[in-house]
Amino acid sequence: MPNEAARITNADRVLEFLRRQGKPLSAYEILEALRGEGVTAATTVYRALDKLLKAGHVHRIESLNAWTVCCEPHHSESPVFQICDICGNVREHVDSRLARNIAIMSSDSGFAPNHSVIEIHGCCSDCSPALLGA
Amino acid sequence: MPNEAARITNADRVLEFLRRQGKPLSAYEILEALRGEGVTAATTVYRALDKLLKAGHVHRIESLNAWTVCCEPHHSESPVFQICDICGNVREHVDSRLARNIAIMSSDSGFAPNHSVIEIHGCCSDCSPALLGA
DNA sequence: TTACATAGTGTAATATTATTACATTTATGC
DNA sequence: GCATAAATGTAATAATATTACACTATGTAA
Repeated sequence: MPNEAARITNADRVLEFLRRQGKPLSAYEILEALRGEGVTAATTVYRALDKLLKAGHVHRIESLNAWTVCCEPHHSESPVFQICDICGNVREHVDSRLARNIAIMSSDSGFAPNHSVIEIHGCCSDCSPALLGA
Repeated sequence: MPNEAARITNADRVLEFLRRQGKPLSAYEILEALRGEGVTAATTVYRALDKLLKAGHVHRIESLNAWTVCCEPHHSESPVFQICDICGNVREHVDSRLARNIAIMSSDSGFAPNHSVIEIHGCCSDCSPALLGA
């Protein structure tokens, strides 16, 4: 019978680790971190990430080749990431105005959107003062 | 003296090739294509792409790991790419409403944006009918 | 309880994309 | 000519991602 004490899968291990770290990590960083738990091959990590991605538990940050937990699973709109190029901090937003812009631009041009990659690089509020002080 | 009959550089070769192809290509696809012109190493291609990127002549499509010519050099706003996952066609847009909303979201959250990656995956108008007919 | 289907895993090899380091050559300004 | 910066050549290696194939665990249903 299926029960909640089900076996811990590699996807569980990867998700838990990403949650603990709270920042985007590369697949190989995850691999190194989970060697102690018996994860020994890149394939294993990519398989886990693939499942988590399809389930909406993680996102891939294309411009960093990195993976991060979803801030609030099951939102339907495409996430927007603010990426601080100074400290590496990444913040996820869900913005309906932006989503609307994309919908309008798409219908205007006869394009049927499926998934959007929106990654804004810049400098976060923590680092702006530091930048001025430099 | 500097003149317009200056030597043809690798950047020139890469840009001309990307223009001829009119679609995003990977660095290694460019490398293979330019072997006949004496380009023999990945480094050479990456160096050329780097110069072209800084000069605003090409863009990098993060979610495809590919490179493409800029539709209209020297626009200041971040480009938006519509990527057809069926036929691979990529179309570049510049959208000031989107740019404005990114600026608003940024200032609201104390983030100083520098460069935005906006890549919309989906199905273009050429392929939508084909999809229905399938 | 067997049989089957499906999801999950292990392992090795390989493909793809990108960078580093160091030596050399070519253009340009003085 | 000489100094300097820009561009190039070459080799090695790093970082990211996929493929193929064999095997194990779990759930379902005759």
